[in-house]
Amino acid sequence: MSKSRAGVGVKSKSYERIWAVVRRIPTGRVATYGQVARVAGLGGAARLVGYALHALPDTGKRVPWQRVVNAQGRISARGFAGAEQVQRRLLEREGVRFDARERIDLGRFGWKKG
DNA sequence: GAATTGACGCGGC
DNA sequence: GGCCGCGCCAATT
Repeated sequence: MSKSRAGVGVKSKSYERIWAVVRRIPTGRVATYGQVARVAGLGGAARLVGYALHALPDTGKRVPWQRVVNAQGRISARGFAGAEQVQRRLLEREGVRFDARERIDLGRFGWKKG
């Protein structure tokens, strides 16, 4: 495969891949958009992850989008104020700790392969 | 079909 | 530590 970018040749399957990866995130752990994009095979299309989650359909797949945060370990806004607070609360309920700046220690709660 | 937008990441200053 | 510019793919206008 000469193509370094796995995203080349892929179709609308990208969304399903993203959701599949997000669902793989274990409880009490969080993953960054870039990490999800990479594992999903989108390379560095971190924006796609955010866009896919934003367009998260009501398929009832129960995708734990709350475990997906940006590289700063922060919760991204989605135009709906309050939702961020809900997301933070969900993560705290899973054991994820936030600091005074609403940031998560990716070094501890960051999703790793092992 | 081109331009714009969209829940971002990283390198550089 | 923060701000700026570029890159990434897909959907919408």
